[in-house]
Amino acid sequence: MTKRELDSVDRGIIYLLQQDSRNHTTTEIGERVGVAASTVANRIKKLERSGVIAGYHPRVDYEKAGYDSHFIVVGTVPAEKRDLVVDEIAEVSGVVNIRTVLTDEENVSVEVVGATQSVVEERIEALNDRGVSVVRTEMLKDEREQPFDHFGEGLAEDDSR
Amino acid sequence: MTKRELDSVDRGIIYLLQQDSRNHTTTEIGERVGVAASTVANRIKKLERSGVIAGYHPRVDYEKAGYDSHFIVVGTVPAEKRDLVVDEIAEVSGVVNIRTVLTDEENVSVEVVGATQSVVEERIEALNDRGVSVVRTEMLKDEREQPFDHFGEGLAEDDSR
DNA sequence: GTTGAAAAGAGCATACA
DNA sequence: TGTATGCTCTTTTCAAC
Repeated sequence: MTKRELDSVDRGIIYLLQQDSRNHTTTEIGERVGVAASTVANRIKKLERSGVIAGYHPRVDYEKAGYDSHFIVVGTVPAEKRDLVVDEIAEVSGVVNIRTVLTDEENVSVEVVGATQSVVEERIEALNDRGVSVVRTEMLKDEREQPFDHFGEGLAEDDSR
Repeated sequence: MTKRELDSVDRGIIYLLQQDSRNHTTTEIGERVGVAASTVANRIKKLERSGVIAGYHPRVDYEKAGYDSHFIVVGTVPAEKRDLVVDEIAEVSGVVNIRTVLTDEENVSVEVVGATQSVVEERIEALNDRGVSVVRTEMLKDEREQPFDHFGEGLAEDDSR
Protein backbone atom coordinates (compact mmCIF):
# COMPACT_ATOMS: atom_id res chain seq x y z
CA MET A 1 0.00 0.00 0.00
CA THR A 2 2.87 2.35 0.74
CA LYS A 3 4.13 4.50 -2.06
CA ARG A 4 7.71 3.47 -2.64
CA GLU A 5 10.27 5.01 -4.88
CA LEU A 6 11.46 2.49 -7.41
CA ASP A 7 15.15 1.90 -8.03
CA SER A 8 16.64 0.76 -11.31
CA VAL A 9 16.24 -2.91 -10.36
CA ASP A 10 12.51 -2.46 -9.75
CA ARG A 11 12.09 -0.54 -12.97
CA GLY A 12 13.97 -3.15 -14.98
CA ILE A 13 11.89 -5.94 -13.51
CA ILE A 14 8.62 -4.19 -14.32
CA TYR A 15 9.82 -3.40 -17.83
CA LEU A 16 10.57 -7.04 -18.55
CA LEU A 17 7.29 -8.13 -17.02
CA GLN A 18 5.53 -5.61 -19.24
CA GLN A 19 7.02 -7.38 -22.23
CA ASP A 20 5.93 -10.81 -21.06
CA SER A 21 4.74 -11.45 -17.54
CA ARG A 22 4.13 -15.15 -17.94
CA ASN A 23 7.12 -16.52 -19.83
CA HIS A 24 9.95 -14.37 -18.53
CA THR A 25 11.49 -16.32 -15.65
CA THR A 26 13.05 -14.81 -12.56
CA THR A 27 16.37 -16.27 -13.72
CA GLU A 28 16.22 -14.45 -17.06
CA ILE A 29 15.13 -11.24 -15.43
CA GLY A 30 17.93 -11.54 -12.89
CA GLU A 31 20.53 -11.86 -15.63
CA ARG A 32 19.19 -8.83 -17.44
CA VAL A 33 19.00 -6.53 -14.42
CA GLY A 34 22.10 -7.89 -12.68
CA VAL A 35 20.81 -9.51 -9.49
CA ALA A 36 20.15 -13.07 -8.32
CA ALA A 37 16.94 -14.84 -9.23
CA SER A 38 15.85 -14.97 -5.61
CA THR A 39 16.23 -11.22 -5.37
CA VAL A 40 13.99 -10.82 -8.39
CA ALA A 41 11.38 -12.98 -6.69
CA ASN A 42 11.63 -10.91 -3.51
CA ARG A 43 11.30 -7.65 -5.40
CA ILE A 44 8.30 -8.85 -7.37
CA LYS A 45 6.53 -9.90 -4.18
CA LYS A 46 7.20 -6.53 -2.67
CA LEU A 47 5.92 -4.74 -5.76
CA GLU A 48 2.78 -6.88 -5.65
CA ARG A 49 2.20 -6.23 -1.96
CA SER A 50 2.73 -2.50 -2.31
CA GLY A 51 0.23 -2.41 -5.14
CA VAL A 52 2.61 -1.12 -7.80
CA ILE A 53 1.87 -4.35 -9.64
CA ALA A 54 -1.85 -4.93 -9.29
CA GLY A 55 -2.23 -8.13 -11.29
CA TYR A 56 -1.32 -9.99 -14.46
CA HIS A 57 -3.59 -10.29 -17.43
CA PRO A 58 -3.43 -11.79 -20.88
CA ARG A 59 -4.11 -9.58 -23.85
CA VAL A 60 -7.09 -11.30 -25.45
CA ASP A 61 -7.99 -10.78 -29.09
CA TYR A 62 -11.76 -11.08 -28.84
CA GLU A 63 -12.24 -10.89 -32.59
CA LYS A 64 -10.02 -13.92 -33.12
CA ALA A 65 -11.90 -15.66 -30.33
CA GLY A 66 -15.14 -15.29 -32.28
CA TYR A 67 -16.63 -12.25 -30.56
CA ASP A 68 -17.04 -9.82 -33.37
CA SER A 69 -18.77 -7.01 -31.52
CA HIS A 70 -16.32 -4.92 -29.58
CA PHE A 71 -17.27 -1.41 -28.54
CA ILE A 72 -16.17 1.52 -26.47
CA VAL A 73 -19.13 3.17 -24.81
CA VAL A 74 -18.49 6.74 -23.70
CA GLY A 75 -20.83 8.19 -21.13
CA THR A 76 -21.34 10.62 -18.29
CA VAL A 77 -21.80 9.83 -14.61
CA PRO A 78 -22.31 12.51 -11.95
CA ALA A 79 -19.06 12.89 -9.99
CA GLU A 80 -20.60 12.05 -6.64
CA LYS A 81 -22.10 8.79 -7.89
CA ARG A 82 -19.16 7.76 -9.97
CA ASP A 83 -17.55 5.10 -7.77
CA LEU A 84 -20.88 3.51 -7.03
CA VAL A 85 -21.94 3.40 -10.66
CA VAL A 86 -18.61 1.96 -11.72
CA ASP A 87 -19.08 -0.93 -9.32
CA GLU A 88 -22.51 -1.55 -10.79
CA ILE A 89 -21.54 -1.48 -14.43
CA ALA A 90 -18.68 -3.85 -13.72
CA GLU A 91 -21.41 -6.44 -13.16
CA VAL A 92 -22.89 -6.00 -16.62
CA SER A 93 -22.18 -8.97 -18.84
CA GLY A 94 -19.51 -8.38 -21.47
CA VAL A 95 -17.87 -5.45 -19.69
CA VAL A 96 -14.11 -6.06 -19.61
CA ASN A 97 -12.63 -2.62 -18.93
CA ILE A 98 -13.77 0.64 -17.34
CA ARG A 99 -11.84 3.89 -17.39
CA THR A 100 -12.86 7.04 -15.54
CA VAL A 101 -11.41 10.50 -16.06
CA LEU A 102 -11.65 13.69 -14.01
CA THR A 103 -14.00 15.72 -16.19
CA ASP A 104 -17.66 16.52 -15.68
CA GLU A 105 -18.87 15.22 -19.02
CA GLU A 106 -17.98 12.03 -20.84
CA ASN A 107 -16.04 10.84 -17.82
CA VAL A 108 -16.50 7.09 -18.26
CA SER A 109 -15.30 4.74 -21.02
CA VAL A 110 -16.60 1.20 -20.94
CA GLU A 111 -15.23 -1.58 -23.14
CA VAL A 112 -17.95 -4.07 -24.01
CA VAL A 113 -17.57 -7.40 -25.81
CA GLY A 114 -20.16 -9.68 -27.32
CA ALA A 115 -20.79 -12.24 -30.03
CA THR A 116 -23.33 -10.18 -31.95
CA GLN A 117 -24.25 -6.57 -32.25
CA SER A 118 -27.71 -7.04 -30.81
CA VAL A 119 -26.31 -8.63 -27.67
CA VAL A 120 -24.00 -5.69 -27.18
CA GLU A 121 -26.86 -3.26 -27.76
CA GLU A 122 -28.74 -4.85 -24.89
CA ARG A 123 -25.69 -4.44 -22.71
CA ILE A 124 -25.38 -0.80 -23.57
CA GLU A 125 -28.97 -0.34 -22.46
CA ALA A 126 -28.01 -2.05 -19.22
CA LEU A 127 -25.32 0.58 -18.72
CA ASN A 128 -27.90 3.29 -19.15
CA ASP A 129 -30.19 1.58 -16.64
CA ARG A 130 -27.41 1.60 -14.07
CA GLY A 131 -26.73 5.30 -14.21
CA VAL A 132 -24.44 5.94 -17.16
CA SER A 133 -25.90 8.44 -19.58
CA VAL A 134 -24.43 7.14 -22.81
CA VAL A 135 -23.07 9.84 -25.09
CA ARG A 136 -21.74 7.72 -27.91
CA THR A 137 -20.77 4.18 -28.88
CA GLU A 138 -17.68 3.57 -30.95
CA MET A 139 -16.46 0.41 -32.65
CA LEU A 140 -13.03 -0.49 -31.36
CA LYS A 141 -10.57 -0.88 -34.20
CA ASP A 142 -7.35 -1.69 -32.44
CA GLU A 143 -5.69 -1.51 -29.07
CA ARG A 144 -1.98 -1.56 -28.44
CA GLU A 145 -0.22 -1.82 -25.12
CA GLN A 146 3.48 -1.39 -24.50
CA PRO A 147 6.03 -1.11 -21.68
CA PHE A 148 6.75 2.25 -20.12
CA ASP A 149 10.00 3.14 -21.89
CA HIS A 150 11.42 4.88 -18.84
CA PHE A 151 11.45 1.59 -16.94
CA GLY A 152 13.77 0.09 -19.56
CA GLU A 153 16.37 2.82 -19.56
CA GLY A 154 18.97 1.10 -17.41
CA LEU A 155 18.70 -2.19 -19.26
CA ALA A 156 21.10 -4.00 -21.56
CA GLU A 157 20.22 -4.62 -25.20
CA ASP A 158 16.93 -6.34 -25.75
CA ASP A 159 17.36 -9.31 -28.03
CA SER A 160 14.25 -11.21 -27.10
CA ARG A 161 11.78 -8.78 -28.51
CA MET B 1 -3.59 -16.83 -37.01
CA THR B 2 -6.64 -18.90 -37.80
CA LYS B 3 -9.90 -17.93 -36.22
CA ARG B 4 -10.87 -20.84 -34.03
CA GLU B 5 -14.03 -21.41 -32.13
CA LEU B 6 -13.32 -21.81 -28.47
CA ASP B 7 -14.74 -24.67 -26.45
CA SER B 8 -15.53 -24.54 -22.75
CA VAL B 9 -12.02 -25.69 -21.84
CA ASP B 10 -10.47 -22.82 -23.79
CA ARG B 11 -12.87 -20.34 -22.29
CA GLY B 12 -12.23 -21.56 -18.77
CA ILE B 13 -8.47 -21.36 -19.28
CA ILE B 14 -8.64 -17.80 -20.57
CA TYR B 15 -10.97 -16.82 -17.76
CA LEU B 16 -8.54 -18.04 -15.12
CA LEU B 17 -5.62 -16.41 -16.89
CA GLN B 18 -7.57 -13.17 -16.94
CA GLN B 19 -7.76 -13.36 -13.17
CA ASP B 20 -4.04 -13.99 -12.77
CA SER B 21 -1.85 -14.96 -15.67
CA ARG B 22 1.38 -15.24 -13.72
CA ASN B 23 0.52 -17.13 -10.55
CA HIS B 24 -2.16 -19.51 -11.79
CA THR B 25 -0.32 -22.70 -12.70
CA THR B 26 -1.36 -25.15 -15.37
CA THR B 27 -2.01 -27.66 -12.59
CA GLU B 28 -4.47 -25.38 -10.81
CA ILE B 29 -6.16 -24.46 -14.05
CA GLY B 30 -6.46 -28.11 -14.99
CA GLU B 31 -8.21 -28.93 -11.73
CA ARG B 32 -10.67 -26.10 -12.20
CA VAL B 33 -11.59 -26.85 -15.80
CA GLY B 34 -11.38 -30.63 -15.46
CA VAL B 35 -8.49 -31.66 -17.71
CA ALA B 36 -4.87 -32.69 -17.15
CA ALA B 37 -2.20 -30.06 -16.64
CA SER B 38 -0.43 -31.04 -19.84
CA THR B 39 -3.64 -30.50 -21.76
CA VAL B 40 -3.88 -27.03 -20.29
CA ALA B 41 -0.33 -26.32 -21.47
CA ASN B 42 -1.16 -27.55 -24.97
CA ARG B 43 -4.28 -25.44 -25.15
CA ILE B 44 -2.49 -22.33 -23.96
CA LYS B 45 0.20 -22.75 -26.60
CA LYS B 46 -2.43 -23.15 -29.24
CA LEU B 47 -4.24 -20.04 -28.06
CA GLU B 48 -0.97 -18.12 -28.13
CA ARG B 49 -0.07 -19.33 -31.60
CA SER B 50 -3.49 -18.57 -33.00
CA GLY B 51 -3.27 -15.06 -31.59
CA VAL B 52 -6.29 -15.32 -29.32
CA ILE B 53 -3.86 -14.67 -26.47
CA ALA B 54 -1.50 -11.96 -27.68
CA GLY B 55 0.67 -11.50 -24.60
CA TYR B 56 0.75 -11.18 -20.84
CA HIS B 57 1.11 -7.89 -19.04
CA PRO B 58 1.14 -6.70 -15.45
CA ARG B 59 -1.34 -4.05 -14.39
CA VAL B 60 0.96 -1.28 -13.19
CA ASP B 61 -0.25 1.42 -10.80
CA TYR B 62 1.85 4.31 -12.05
CA GLU B 63 0.68 6.63 -9.28
CA LYS B 64 1.95 4.25 -6.61
CA ALA B 65 5.18 3.95 -8.57
CA GLY B 66 5.75 7.68 -8.24
CA TYR B 67 4.51 8.85 -11.63
CA ASP B 68 1.76 11.26 -10.74
CA SER B 69 0.88 12.53 -14.18
CA HIS B 70 -1.35 10.11 -16.01
CA PHE B 71 -3.44 11.33 -18.91
CA ILE B 72 -5.70 10.19 -21.68
CA VAL B 73 -5.13 12.25 -24.81
CA VAL B 74 -8.01 12.13 -27.28
CA GLY B 75 -7.25 13.17 -30.82
CA THR B 76 -8.10 12.82 -34.47
CA VAL B 77 -6.06 11.16 -37.19
CA PRO B 78 -7.16 10.96 -40.82
CA ALA B 79 -8.34 7.42 -41.54
CA GLU B 80 -5.85 6.79 -44.33
CA LYS B 81 -2.88 7.79 -42.18
CA ARG B 82 -4.07 6.10 -39.03
CA ASP B 83 -1.91 2.97 -38.95
CA LEU B 84 1.19 4.92 -39.82
CA VAL B 85 0.58 7.57 -37.20
CA VAL B 86 -0.14 4.97 -34.54
CA ASP B 87 3.25 3.40 -35.20
CA GLU B 88 4.88 6.78 -34.80
CA ILE B 89 3.20 7.82 -31.60
CA ALA B 90 4.04 4.46 -30.06
CA GLU B 91 7.62 5.74 -30.10
CA VAL B 92 6.83 8.81 -28.00
CA SER B 93 8.22 8.51 -24.49
CA GLY B 94 5.64 7.79 -21.82
CA VAL B 95 3.04 6.33 -24.20
CA VAL B 96 1.82 3.03 -22.75
CA ASN B 97 -1.47 2.41 -24.53
CA ILE B 98 -3.12 3.42 -27.81
CA ARG B 99 -6.72 2.75 -28.79
CA THR B 100 -8.23 3.49 -32.16
CA VAL B 101 -11.94 3.51 -32.99
CA LEU B 102 -13.78 3.53 -36.31
CA THR B 103 -15.04 7.10 -36.34
CA ASP B 104 -13.85 10.07 -38.34
CA GLU B 105 -13.29 12.39 -35.40
CA GLU B 106 -11.67 11.71 -32.05
CA ASN B 107 -10.62 8.30 -33.26
CA VAL B 108 -7.45 7.86 -31.18
CA SER B 109 -6.98 7.63 -27.39
CA VAL B 110 -3.43 7.70 -26.11
CA GLU B 111 -2.51 6.93 -22.51
CA VAL B 112 0.55 8.93 -21.43
CA VAL B 113 2.51 8.60 -18.18
CA GLY B 114 5.12 10.88 -16.66
CA ALA B 115 6.62 12.06 -13.40
CA THR B 116 5.48 15.66 -13.72
CA GLN B 117 2.81 17.52 -15.59
CA SER B 118 5.28 19.54 -17.62
CA VAL B 119 6.97 16.41 -18.89
CA VAL B 120 3.64 15.04 -20.03
CA GLU B 121 2.78 18.34 -21.70
CA GLU B 122 5.91 18.03 -23.82
CA ARG B 123 4.87 14.55 -24.78
CA ILE B 124 1.44 15.69 -25.82
CA GLU B 125 3.10 18.25 -28.09
CA ALA B 126 5.12 15.38 -29.53
CA LEU B 127 1.86 13.61 -30.39
CA ASN B 128 0.68 16.69 -32.22
CA ASP B 129 3.97 16.86 -34.13
CA ARG B 130 3.51 13.31 -35.32
CA GLY B 131 0.10 13.81 -36.82
CA VAL B 132 -2.47 13.56 -34.05
CA SER B 133 -4.62 16.64 -33.82
CA VAL B 134 -5.28 16.70 -30.10
CA VAL B 135 -8.88 17.43 -29.18
CA ARG B 136 -8.66 17.17 -25.40
CA THR B 137 -6.53 15.90 -22.57
CA GLU B 138 -8.13 14.22 -19.59
CA MET B 139 -6.64 13.22 -16.26
CA LEU B 140 -7.10 9.51 -15.74
CA LYS B 141 -8.83 8.80 -12.47
CA ASP B 142 -9.09 5.06 -12.45
CA GLU B 143 -8.92 2.05 -14.71
CA ARG B 144 -10.39 -1.31 -13.98
CA GLU B 145 -9.93 -4.50 -15.96
CA GLN B 146 -11.80 -7.73 -15.45
CA PRO B 147 -12.32 -11.15 -17.03
CA PHE B 148 -14.93 -11.61 -19.72
CA ASP B 149 -17.73 -13.15 -17.67
CA HIS B 150 -18.87 -15.38 -20.52
CA PHE B 151 -15.54 -17.25 -20.38
CA GLY B 152 -16.23 -18.23 -16.77
CA GLU B 153 -19.68 -19.64 -17.26
CA GLY B 154 -18.81 -23.31 -17.24
CA LEU B 155 -16.54 -23.05 -14.22
CA ALA B 156 -16.88 -24.35 -10.68
CA GLU B 157 -17.11 -21.97 -7.76
CA ASP B 158 -14.33 -19.47 -7.58
CA ASP B 159 -12.71 -19.53 -4.16
CA SER B 160 -9.37 -18.01 -5.06
CA ARG B 161 -10.67 -14.58 -5.92
C1' DG C 1 18.51 -6.42 1.53
C1' DT C 2 21.06 -9.78 -1.13
C1' DT C 3 23.03 -14.18 -2.15
C1' DG C 4 23.65 -19.12 -3.29
C1' DA C 5 22.41 -23.82 -2.60
C1' DA C 6 18.95 -27.45 -1.48
C1' DA C 7 14.25 -28.99 -1.70
C1' DA C 8 9.82 -28.80 -3.75
C1' DG C 9 7.12 -28.02 -7.45
C1' DA C 10 5.87 -26.84 -12.26
C1' DG C 11 6.55 -27.28 -17.23
C1' DC C 12 7.84 -29.92 -21.30
C1' DA C 13 8.45 -33.83 -24.34
C1' DT C 14 7.87 -38.40 -25.27
C1' DA C 15 5.04 -42.28 -25.59
C1' DC C 16 0.58 -44.32 -25.37
C1' DA C 17 -4.58 -44.85 -25.31
C1' DT D 1 -7.06 -35.29 -29.18
C1' DG D 2 -6.27 -36.14 -24.24
C1' DT D 3 -3.49 -38.46 -20.66
C1' DA D 4 0.53 -40.23 -17.96
C1' DT D 5 5.40 -40.68 -16.90
C1' DG D 6 10.03 -39.09 -16.58
C1' DC D 7 13.37 -35.30 -17.20
C1' DT D 8 14.53 -30.52 -16.87
C1' DC D 9 14.09 -26.08 -15.26
C1' DT D 10 12.01 -22.69 -12.03
C1' DT D 11 10.51 -21.23 -7.86
C1' DT D 12 10.83 -21.15 -3.00
C1' DT D 13 13.00 -21.30 1.21
C1' DC D 14 16.58 -20.33 4.42
C1' DA D 15 21.13 -19.89 6.58
C1' DA D 16 24.85 -16.75 5.98
C1' DC D 17 26.78 -12.41 4.53
